[in-house]
Amino acid sequence: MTLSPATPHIGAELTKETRHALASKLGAVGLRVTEPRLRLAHLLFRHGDRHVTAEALRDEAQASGLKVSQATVYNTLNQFQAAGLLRQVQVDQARSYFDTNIDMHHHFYVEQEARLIDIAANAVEVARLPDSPKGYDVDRVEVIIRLDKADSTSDKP
Amino acid sequence: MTLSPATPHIGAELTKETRHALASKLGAVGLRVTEPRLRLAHLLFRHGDRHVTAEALRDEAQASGLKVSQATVYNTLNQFQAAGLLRQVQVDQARSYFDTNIDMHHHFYVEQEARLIDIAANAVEVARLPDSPKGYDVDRVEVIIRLDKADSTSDKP
DNA sequence: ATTTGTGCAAATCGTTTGCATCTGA
DNA sequence: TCAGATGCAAACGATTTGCACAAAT
Repeated sequence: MTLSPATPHIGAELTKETRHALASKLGAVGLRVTEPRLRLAHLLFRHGDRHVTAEALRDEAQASGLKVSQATVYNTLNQFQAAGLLRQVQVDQARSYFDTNIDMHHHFYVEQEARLIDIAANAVEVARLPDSPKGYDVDRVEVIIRLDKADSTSDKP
Repeated sequence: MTLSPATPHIGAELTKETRHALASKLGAVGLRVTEPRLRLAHLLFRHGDRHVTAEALRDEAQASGLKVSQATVYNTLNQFQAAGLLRQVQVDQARSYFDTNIDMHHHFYVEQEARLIDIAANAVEVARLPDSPKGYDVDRVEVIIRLDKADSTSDKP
């Protein structure tokens, strides 16, 4: 709940102003403004940074009264990602996460709970990196800290 | 081809000695020694550190004259991983990589070529890590450096 | 003898795609 | 009007699983 400059709140309610803001956001990246996209965008961006799976987003959409097919959810997520509105995070072979935080940052991942937690970029310092192989450029550096539930059977002071 | 202390060469040829060494390795982690396992282990461990997909390993197995079903390849890889002989690396939603290097280290990943490259642990320095959420312990820190083919249209000194 | 592994094919699961039909610019 | 979007269901590709048979302890 700290400030998140790159993912400004656009409005928790889908008011006329919110629709307008979202429409601009879509238009700015060359996406046509359609009702499903607008409402999925609203679900994704209304409350700041979040991680979402395609399935979870569809459930949310249904719950909010929006009838969208899973295919459209996937298409929309992929388009948003291609447009730079989302970033895909790959931490689990089973499912893909889409992250509304597109700034440089890192993640905790709790495999047992299939839960992703953001780490602010400045909370991790990567002091030294190897040279890239010749002919390749660094696209992005990802740090993933895999977590386990604390083991209560070990040391307890 | 530098030294790799945790993944000693066991022998490039499947000699009696190599079979014996591999059998010990399997036995040491509580896995029954069977012909398919022995020969898959040989393919995996004979030449030091490597990354392999289930499909690639099966192709290799076939090429070496070993007839194994894809199911057995998956079962074997999963068992080896559960036993700590391999580590699964998750960088691409499409396929899983198994890494014979189980020491702490990191990776370059070239998405366009579906290629993983090891980075020695000491080539990366993570100077500062955030505290783990309460109730969770760090299992492991993974650094993934995603690479792109160098863009020849940019600057060329 | 009993437990564990293997092959095969069918089943699963997330994700993508083809196509007919709507919809927004 | 008409390119682009959506829904639906079928297609897909990687991985898993059920079951009969084979091999290891």
